[in-house]
Amino acid sequence: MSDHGENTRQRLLEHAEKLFAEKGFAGVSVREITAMAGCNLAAVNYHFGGKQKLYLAVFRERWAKRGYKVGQSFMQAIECSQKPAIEEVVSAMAKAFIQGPLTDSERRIHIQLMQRELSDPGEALDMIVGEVMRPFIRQLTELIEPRIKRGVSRQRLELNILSIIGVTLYFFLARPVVERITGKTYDGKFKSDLVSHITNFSMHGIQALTMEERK
Amino acid sequence: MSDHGENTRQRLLEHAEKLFAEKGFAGVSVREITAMAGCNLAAVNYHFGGKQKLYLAVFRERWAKRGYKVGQSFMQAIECSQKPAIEEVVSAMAKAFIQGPLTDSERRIHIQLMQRELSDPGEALDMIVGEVMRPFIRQLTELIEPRIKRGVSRQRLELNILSIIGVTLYFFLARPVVERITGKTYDGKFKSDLVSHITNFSMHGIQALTMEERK
DNA sequence: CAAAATTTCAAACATCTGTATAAAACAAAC
DNA sequence: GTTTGTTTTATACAGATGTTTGAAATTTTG
Repeated sequence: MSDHGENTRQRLLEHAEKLFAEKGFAGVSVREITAMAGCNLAAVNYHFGGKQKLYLAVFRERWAKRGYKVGQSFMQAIECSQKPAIEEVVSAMAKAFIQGPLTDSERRIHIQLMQRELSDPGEALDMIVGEVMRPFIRQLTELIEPRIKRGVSRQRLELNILSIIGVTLYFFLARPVVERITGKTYDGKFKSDLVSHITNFSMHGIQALTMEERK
Repeated sequence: MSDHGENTRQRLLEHAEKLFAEKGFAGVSVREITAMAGCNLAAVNYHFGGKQKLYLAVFRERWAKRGYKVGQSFMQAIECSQKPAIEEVVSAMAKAFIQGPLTDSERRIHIQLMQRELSDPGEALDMIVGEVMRPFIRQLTELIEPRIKRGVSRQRLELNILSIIGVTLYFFLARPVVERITGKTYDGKFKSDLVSHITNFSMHGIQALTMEERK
């Protein structure tokens, strides 16, 4: 593929991701995407083989890269520490996501694409799980496992890791609700408060795995 | 409206909610809904004034009622106790949602409708927040507030309450992911484990509000 | 520069969409 | 039984949808 065609292709990807995030797969037409990208209707078929494949390409070529970027940011924050405490792990995770390498606009698109795929699980979800979530969960597990007490089942550990991730993601998945309930917009101050809160809540939440069982 | 017309109307609501939950507003046609409901295409316009109003009626007449039902179940579980401990509150909440009055099918529809409305916030979200979430959060606040230490800000308390709700909801919003990561299906055993886990994690998570600040 | 390859384009196609309409059918009231 | 009101129906309408196709335009290659 030439530079020339690649330019068209990238414009399509860029606009498609925004529109798919904003309106969902069914809610946006190929005509709308191509109009915004400034190219001809048939370009989607030529470059991607159709609307569905364009959708998958958005995940493969854009979503996955951003997910990887967040994961890298997290790893970088952690490797300053030889053996990070759970608080450090949890805090680094919240920061990587909420204040990390993604712009606000990128983060919004990232979440909305994932959210819609959760609602209508298809091929893209396999990629989300297989290439981003699973490795990330593995990383968290490796960091947290040495610090938990013996006898904790695999499932229990998994549920706890998922909960840490879940608290963080929930504030973005349910953003419209949170904004209405708290009366706040997600500005720099509020996001900073979120990081503190999530760190605190999650660190304490997982503490059950690090303490002696209470009878 | 006669009994006869009401019967058609209810069939439309019943089938519309399933299809809206399953495919989203944009992903399902009026023809599909009426075909499943066994009535004529124009019935949607006659009874509801159009597709959009049918969608809102689904939330008003079916979603809100189920939300109320879950809230009632929670209140009933709590009022056995004169002054419930935080653990009891959190446990009752998780149970009301995960094991409470809704059938598995109802719960799935309930969550999917909400999830899609979160992705495309419209008029129905105002109803979700105003009539179900806000009162529920108020209830939780009243139960938990007497047990927290002085000096905790309103926002901090709100974020904690939202987190408790968020952990619970996340396991259902991200159900396809959780199933893939854990390799489990949401059968009775797994849901029971979820209730235990969520109670544990959330109770510990919120403990920061009930303990002396650690220096 | 010419030929080959690639990309873009306009248009066609078959199908689908939500809304509207007036007539027919049915139900309720007297 | 007749009249009135309600509900259902078939159909039309105007517009929208994703995919396909072959020609034109552009770019690349030798």
